[in-house]
Amino acid sequence: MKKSFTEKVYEIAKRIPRGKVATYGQIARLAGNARAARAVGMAMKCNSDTSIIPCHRVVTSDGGLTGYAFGGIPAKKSLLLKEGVHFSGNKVNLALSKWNHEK
DNA sequence: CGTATGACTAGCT
DNA sequence: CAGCTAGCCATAC
Repeated sequence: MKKSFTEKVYEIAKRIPRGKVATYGQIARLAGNARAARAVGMAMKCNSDTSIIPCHRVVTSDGGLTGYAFGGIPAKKSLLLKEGVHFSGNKVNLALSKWNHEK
């Protein structure tokens, strides 16, 4: 059985370490399509298991928070803050908290 | 198969 | 810095 792009996205999202965040573009690239950031977002909003898929650790290339089907931006920011992610105003400080999958 | 949608990204004004 | 446009991709109908 061949895994769909969405399935790959879930696998990647699940391995994002606590206290770090990944961008849609980063996940899209790991999933095999660097330009499928939009498809990544779609998978995220379609997810039903925030307990196994930390979609709140997924942000835009600018570190900005988007969507979150379980409380909106405030809930997402709160979760990231609680995990130790560095914030810059209303956005994530990617310089300090961007996930480095190769390390 | 073609159209529509969306939690994106990069570039321009 | 804020707002808008065009391009790209996977999924649903």
